[in-house]
Amino acid sequence: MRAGSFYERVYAIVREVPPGRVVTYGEIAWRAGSPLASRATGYALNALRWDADVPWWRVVNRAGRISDRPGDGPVVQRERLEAEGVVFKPDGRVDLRHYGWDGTGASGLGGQQ
DNA sequence: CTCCTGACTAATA
DNA sequence: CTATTAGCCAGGA
Repeated sequence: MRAGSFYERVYAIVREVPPGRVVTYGEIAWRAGSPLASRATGYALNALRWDADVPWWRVVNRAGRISDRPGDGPVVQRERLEAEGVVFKPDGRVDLRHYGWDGTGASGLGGQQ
């Protein structure tokens, strides 16, 4: 794609995430070309609308948890993911080992850091 | 132009 | 597990 901005890359990558799977900010940043630009990744998603043509709800932080987003976003995100078959743990986390895009949890997640 | 903030991550203590 | 530091990209003051 080579879009003009980091944003377009992030959006394109998120659109490639299949249903029932989740992806971390770091994974997106890594695929976008800057492994350390995870912060900009979150900023890009923050600029998205709730009805954007991008499955932003499949994007979670490295702990497999929904980030501290404003408004009622977290609730909507969890409901959408559960509707796609993603199961949340009692602590509100998802098993990236199983639901991760690469099945390994991006760059290698073992539960927490 | 510079400075600060932000849906983050990794390394270190 | 938590707390702190440094790094990335983009936008607003």
